[in-house]
Formats: sequence, structure tokens, C-alpha cells
Amino acid sequence: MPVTIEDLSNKLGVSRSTVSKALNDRGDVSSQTKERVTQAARELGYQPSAAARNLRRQRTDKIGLVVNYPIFRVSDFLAELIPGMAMVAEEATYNLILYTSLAGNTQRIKSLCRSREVDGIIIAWPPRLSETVALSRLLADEDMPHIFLPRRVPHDDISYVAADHVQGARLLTQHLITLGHRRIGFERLPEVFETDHDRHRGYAQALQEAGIPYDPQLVISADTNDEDYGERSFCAFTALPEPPTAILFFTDPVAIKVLSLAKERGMRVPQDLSIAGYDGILSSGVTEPALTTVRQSTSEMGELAAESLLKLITDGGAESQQHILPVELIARQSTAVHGEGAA
Amino acid sequence: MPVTIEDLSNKLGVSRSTVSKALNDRGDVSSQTKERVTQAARELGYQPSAAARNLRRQRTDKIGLVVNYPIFRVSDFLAELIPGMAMVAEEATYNLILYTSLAGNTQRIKSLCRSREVDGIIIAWPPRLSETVALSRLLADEDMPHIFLPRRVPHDDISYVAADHVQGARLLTQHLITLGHRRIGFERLPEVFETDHDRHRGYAQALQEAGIPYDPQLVISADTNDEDYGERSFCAFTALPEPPTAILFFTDPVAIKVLSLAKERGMRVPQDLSIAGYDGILSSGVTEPALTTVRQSTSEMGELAAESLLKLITDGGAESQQHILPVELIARQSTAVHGEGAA
DNA sequence: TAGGCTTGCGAAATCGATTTCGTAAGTGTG
DNA sequence: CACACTTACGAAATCGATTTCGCAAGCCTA
Repeated sequence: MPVTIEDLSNKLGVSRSTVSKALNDRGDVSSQTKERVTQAARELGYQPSAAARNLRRQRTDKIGLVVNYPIFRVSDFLAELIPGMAMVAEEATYNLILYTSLAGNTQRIKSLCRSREVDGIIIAWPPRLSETVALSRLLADEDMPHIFLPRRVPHDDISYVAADHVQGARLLTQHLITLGHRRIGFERLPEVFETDHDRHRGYAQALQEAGIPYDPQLVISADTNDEDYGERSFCAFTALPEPPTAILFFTDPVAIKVLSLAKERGMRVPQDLSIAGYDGILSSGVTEPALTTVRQSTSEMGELAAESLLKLITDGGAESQQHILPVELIARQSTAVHGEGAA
Repeated sequence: MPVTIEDLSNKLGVSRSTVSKALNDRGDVSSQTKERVTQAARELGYQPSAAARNLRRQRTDKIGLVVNYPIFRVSDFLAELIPGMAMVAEEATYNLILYTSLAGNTQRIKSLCRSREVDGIIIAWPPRLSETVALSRLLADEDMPHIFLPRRVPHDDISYVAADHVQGARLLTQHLITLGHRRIGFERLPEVFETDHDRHRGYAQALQEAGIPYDPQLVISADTNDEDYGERSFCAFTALPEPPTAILFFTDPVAIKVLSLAKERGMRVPQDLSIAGYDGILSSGVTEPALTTVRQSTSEMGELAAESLLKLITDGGAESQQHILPVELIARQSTAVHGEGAA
């Protein structure tokens, strides 16, 4: 059995209250007594019981990360997110608890709140916008501080951390325009609401700024019925009467997939077709040609999410935390002037 | 304020004991009463306080994952490990808590034990063998069930989950021998004790089975002073009077690095030199040529670790859990008959 | 009908801390 | 010297559950 505060107080001949006050540096304790208690605590290796302390304090110093298992499973992205979160949390004496099986299950999320086993929640990849908003209301009703990630939620009172996708798509499009492209394909992913809207806006903006007319034919909505939708998107683009000379795909994995697809069909990238991805995952740097993409600072995002949540927890009724992080264009060899090879 | 058991008992006019017994299906409660209690609990949305329950039960239904932040940060591997762990834990009504800042710090690990905020611990990437053993003793003294990952620990009473590295290196070596190679370079990583020994044994075994003499010159210890040691290893191999026609690198990232290095120097892979990595990370499949490697079933490893730890927790003084998982050779285009191109 | 048994429930102890509040001793002041 | 005030500590309440144990009522048996 581990040493309890009672053991300590017995050994020292003082009351439990005194021990507690001494160790927590609170209230009326003479410096001598404090010294004695601290000393004895060290000797006996005393560590307060987390459960007892949590019960009394009505807080746990834990934050929860709620994420859907299937997403978790395949996401490079999340893997980069977590270490930063955990780190920031720990610097503030919090820890991160993972919940991979309750995303989307309102009942179980409510249970999590009511059991008070975490002081706040980070929700990764919330579902559709309407559900996200409903979820936020629910959590607010339960007095549970929370923040969404990595998607913007267009409500003033909902906290989130996201990347600047308008800028991301804009940078990519500008990059291609600078290379001389005028027919630039753009893949949309309809279920990813704000992210998709933002990127589309960035794409359209860049075109407009360059005086290139927006051609709806060049914008194709991916049909994500199965996981291998990349091929269908690609075919849709190439089947166009006047196909694009460059294509922006929604994610790196899809772009990478298309890279080999194009090769199989005898198209050379970037000479015959420029291809760009999005996210800047590790693999995007080692393909042949290396993929032009946009990097989101994922680790920073995780850290910021944790920091923001901690702020919400600490400041009680503080205003909502809304952060849009800058993104960075990574121009590599999969994009080039049409007809010319890469550097 | 959330609903407590007291609220429930007041509303129903029964005692707290009865409510508790009814909800936990324990002890003497008539089925009618049980029904009433269950009903009311649902209506009020009652959820027991985790803290109170933990305190009374002397367990938390949480397991800890201790991992060094720097490793966490860069490891593809760990990212694949965690979802499975979390999933398995949750199926058994446990949750996973992350600890990224206490690896190597004996004092803080002891505190974690004493605070009893987890029922068991998974330690990822333990340090040197001697420290690992010491750590295990410490944890055992604290009555804290624990398991190491992903490294074999050569002590009967220490639990671990690891991959079969003897077999991994053997498969790779055999693969190269089958392709006709007789001078096969082997990179060692001295600080990764058992893993390194096992792989080296597998390499030597395969050579012996094929009647190829073991040449110490072909075995080079990586000098891992900085992160970019791949280049130094590569140079050491090529500087040999009679350089190898194929090289086994210790990890995929290094092999991938060498892939582009070789290209820069005008060596063609696999025609002039066959290269293999180890681990089967995502990126290894998209390089040009795609990398021959050995895949460890990482997710399975995570799941198995969690399962095993839960067994240790549940079965009390159960015997230690030691698992060696099979590995799988992934033969791709970076290895081929010397002088010939890949398929 | 007396005594034993089963059934259903509640009172109270318990888990291990924190926090409030009361009190005794010591200190200073007019 | 009497009174107020500070200082240092402890008793007891509290957080919210679970669990033990005792008791009363109802039932059965000889």
C-alpha cells in the first residue's frame, strides 16, 4: 500500500490538515513545520492519491482528445498533432487522455462530461457542421470547455484551431499560374465543409487576380464512396474535352496515387501534367517527382489547440478561442511549366 | 452541478447503497427497485463521478503510455501503434493516458505509480538494457503492471512485445542471396541492443545457410552522433576496397536518404546497388524505386501490448507476457540482380 | 407457534485528500 | 493588566461513490 497523508501525519505527530497545507503551500503553517513535512514526504516517497485529490478538488488536470478511430488509424496528420498537444498539456501539469470510440456518439460524450474525468476536450475531425454546432451546444450545457480541430467553425462562440485554407489554395494556384498554366483542375471534397469552401475560394481568388476566367468544368467533386476515389477524380479530369494542364488534388495521398497512375498511362509528370497535393505529409517529399504541396504546421496546431483549451479551462467564462494558422507552399518537382521538365 | 448518487436516492426515496447496488448489479436488490433506479438514472442522466469511484475502488480503468517526447515527435511508428492500443483499451472500458515527459526520469515515474492515476503502464522505447531492467524492478516494487515495447528484454520475468528481428534480417538477406548477391553490407545500430543483436544474428544465419563466409568488413556500425548519419554509413560502405553490391540499412528513413544520395552520385539503384530498409513505413512505398523492406505489424503490436497489459492488470500475479510478432518481407524495386534493372 | 432462513434495504464506514473554521498560545498596545 | 490581534495548528466537514453488516419482514418447517 502506498503512503497516505495519514501515514505522514502520524509519523510527524501533526494533523492531516497541516500536512496538506504544508505540501500545497497554502494557509497557516510555520516555516519550520513546512520544512519537516516536506522532508518527511520526500523520505517516505509520499505522493497524493490522484483520485482523492480529484474528488476533493473537483478537477482532474486531464484533457481529453476525442477522435474517431478510423480517422485516427489512417491519419498521418493526427500523429503529428498529438505529441505537441501532450507536451503542452504536460508543461501545465495536465495530461492527455485518448478517446477513440465515442466520436459521433452524443450519449457517450455526455457521459464523459458528467463523469468529470477530464477538465476539457479537444475534438478532432468533428462531423458535419450542423452536428458540430449541436455538439458544441451540448458540451457548453455540460460546462465542458472544448475546442475543435482542424476545422474552422463559422460561429463566433465556438472555439477552434484550423489552417488558412483560403491562402493554401491561393498559393498553389498562383504558383501554377506563375508557371504559365491557365487550365488548372481543382478537386473538391464536398463533405469537408468549411475546409472545402475555403480552398475553393482561394482557388477562385487566385484565378480572378490573374484575370483567368473560372471554368466550372475544371472543378470536380470527388466521389468518395470508396477509399480509392483518386482514380475516379483523375479520370474525370482527363476525360474532359479540353483537359487541364495542372491539377490540385485535395490531399497528398490522392496526389501520390495519381502520380503513379499517370505514369502507368504514359503521361509524364510534370512535363505533360503538373500535379499538386495538400498537407505536406512525410511521403510527399520522397516521391519521384517530389510532390508540390502545402504544408500545415501540424505540430503547431496541436500545441495551439492544447494551449487554447487550457486557457478556456483556466479563465472560466473566457471568450472563445479561434485561431487560423498560416500555411506554407512547398514547391517541388511535380509542378513545372507545361511541356518542360522539372529542375 | 452534475447529478450525484445522493440526488438519485433522494428522488427515489431509497438509500444511496441501494442505488449503487442497483446500478452495479451487485448484491441484494429486488428487480422492481432495480428497474426504478435504472429508469430514474437514465432520466436524470446520472453518471457516477469518476474521481469518487476511483477513490473507492482503488483503480482508475486507465493505462499509461510512457514515451519520450523526441521519439514520439519523429516516429511514424508510434503513430501506428497508438490507435490500436487505445482501441483495445476502450473495448475493455479502459482509456489510454499519454506521458511524454517522464521517460528516463525515475523519480517522476515513481510519482506516477504512487499517485495511482493509472492501473498499468506501457513503456515505449525503453532506454538501455540495464536501465530497462532497473525500471522494471522499480515498477514491480510499486506493484505497477507494465510492459515494454517494441524491444525484447532478455529476462524471464519482464513483459514485452517485440517483432521477430532475427527473422526480419534473415528474410532480407535470403532475398538478396536469392538475387545472386554475395557481398551484402549490413548496417548496425549499436545502441539498440537486443534489436541490433537479433538482426545481426539473422543476417549471419542467412549467410551461413547459404555457405557465404561472414566478412566483418561488410558490417558497419552507424555513427549516430547527429541525425544525418545515413550519409556516413553509406560512404563507409562505398569506400570499402571491395564494396558490397547490396546494403541492408537499419531503418527506412536512412535507406530512403541513401536512395537519393546514390542517385546524386550517379549510381543506379538497383542496377549498380541494391538497397533495403527496415520497418515498412508509409514513405517506403512511394519512393522511386520503391524500397524493399521488412514490415512489422505495428498496429497489431499496439493491440497486443494493450491486451497483454490488461491481462497483467486483471490476473494480478500472472506470469510475464512475452510476445514476438512475425514480420513480413516486402520485396520491391530497390533490390534486384546485380547489373540488371528492376521488374 | 417458535425458531431459523431468505430477501430487501439502509446506516455507517471507508477510500484519501482539501478546506473551513474554531481555538489556544503568543504578541503588542493603551 | 485587559483587550485585541496575529500565528499555528487541529477537528471536522466534505467531495461522491462502494461495500460491509445489521435488521426487519416474510416465509417455511417441525
